Amino acid sequence: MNVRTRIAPSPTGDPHVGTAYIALFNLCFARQHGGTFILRIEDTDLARSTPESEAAILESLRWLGLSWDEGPDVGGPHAPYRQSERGGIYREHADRLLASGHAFRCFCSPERLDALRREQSAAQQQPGYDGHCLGLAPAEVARRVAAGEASVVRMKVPREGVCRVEDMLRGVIEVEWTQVDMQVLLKADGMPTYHLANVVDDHLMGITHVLRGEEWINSAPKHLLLYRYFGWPAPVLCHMPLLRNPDRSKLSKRKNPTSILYYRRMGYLPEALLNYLGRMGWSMPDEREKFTLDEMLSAFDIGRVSLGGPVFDLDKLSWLNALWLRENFTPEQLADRLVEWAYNRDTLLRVLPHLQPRMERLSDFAPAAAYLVSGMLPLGEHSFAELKLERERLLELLQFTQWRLEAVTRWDRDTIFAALKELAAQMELKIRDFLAPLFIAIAGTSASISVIDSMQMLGSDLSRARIRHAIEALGGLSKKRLKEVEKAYAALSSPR
RNA sequence: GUCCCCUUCGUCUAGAGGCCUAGGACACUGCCCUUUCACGGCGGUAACAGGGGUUCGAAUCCCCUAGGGGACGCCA
Repeated sequence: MNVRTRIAPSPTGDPHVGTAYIALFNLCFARQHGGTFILRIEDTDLARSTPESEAAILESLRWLGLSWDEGPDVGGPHAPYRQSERGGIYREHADRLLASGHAFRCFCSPERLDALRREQSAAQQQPGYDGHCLGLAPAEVARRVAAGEASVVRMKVPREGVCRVEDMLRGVIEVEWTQVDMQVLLKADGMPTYHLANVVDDHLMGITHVLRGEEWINSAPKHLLLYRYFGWPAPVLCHMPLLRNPDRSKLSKRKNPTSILYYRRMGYLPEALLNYLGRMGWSMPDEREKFTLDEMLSAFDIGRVSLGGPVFDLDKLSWLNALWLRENFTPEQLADRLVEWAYNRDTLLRVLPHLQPRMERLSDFAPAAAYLVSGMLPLGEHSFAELKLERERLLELLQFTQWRLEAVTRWDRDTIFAALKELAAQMELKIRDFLAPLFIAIAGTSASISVIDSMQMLGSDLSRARIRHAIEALGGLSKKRLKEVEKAYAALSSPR
């Protein structure tokens, strides 16, 4: 048996706790049945799926203590692309479907499809491809392809009947074929979409079980149909519940820290974080709260997964972390952890270049560097009292910054600075006045090393969390106010 | 809008027709321990979404309603 999970780097390259969550259950399920667990990083977008972002994800999962097996090398989406064999195995398979009549070429422009979708939603119909190119004569298709006209390959989908999707946890799910869109399999640039790549290399890798997030239920019919078209046995499917924000929406960066790196920086222990993930939608037979990965592995039973989407609760995670901290470490071991975590020569050498010029005594170091190894800072409205800007303007500035920072995909000094400089200009503020509140939010005081450097060292999630915390310290933004601020943000003059 | 999934304390959950007067944990809270704080100990508040069936018996099975979530991309 081969179980796999497929993960895609996020746009910022930050490893997401949801990824670890799914990976954990894949691992447990595979081990429970003596199978292999194959981890597959996959993203046909080469801009965000870089060797660095891939390495960051794997490193995070390893940090958590997760392990996986090497699957057969079938050349993923990356290998062929990086070797400029555009399409590779997927191209061949799309051709096969074309030849067998299970797929067709579509020449519709993105503009036409956009207009179509707009019309459909305006008429309150379900958006979807209308079959425009379905009836094109083979000769015409050949002619247009030969003429160099851009086209994609779409899969054909039955127009009647239902698709029965069997889910390990939910039983049979029936979906009408009319609900399933004629999915693009091969994009105009020759790259496969996730759906094709997924099915093709899962088959080539001999995957028998797929455990993935609930958000994939709706595409299961497409995948099953592709297996049928290729004449391959389909894997057993299992859809895990989605981790949720406190407001019950799907766990997202805007509302919750989601990066594993954040939790690491905040000082959560990998054992505790993994333990906590194991408590999401799952419980030990004896209802124990605290357990190791090994204990979970030996007691694992996929049937104990409960389907309600669990809310990721920082309070309980912190409690569990405290339990681990107190009960599972001797002072010696804890000392090692602390050193490994931040109190080491490397960290000192990163910080010292900034602090050395400001120190009069060695004893100045710890207070000045404290905020770099802290979680949330003890801020209140009074913390901002020295600033020239009034409260509403401050809140606006912090929220704007928050949004601007969300768009930063490379968390380095220059990128952050450029983004903030631009925002300051748009807000018609001198950069020093603009940055003043950020000093408070990030470092707790304006007497600190450069905020940009600080943010860089703290990482994107922790920086954002601090800004969010500062907004709350200032009284927060009401729903109504937030709307106004959002409007004002949209109205900022776009950069030249 | 259409389809799909889900629904036990505020939150994570136990619960596979009688063991349920619904159990545990976090959070909140009262008392105790304690030079402080934390830890720890003992308590407390708090839930089967609603309505119909099925059954001698329903948190558990079925149906309807409501609520929540997800999906509807040449993203994954």
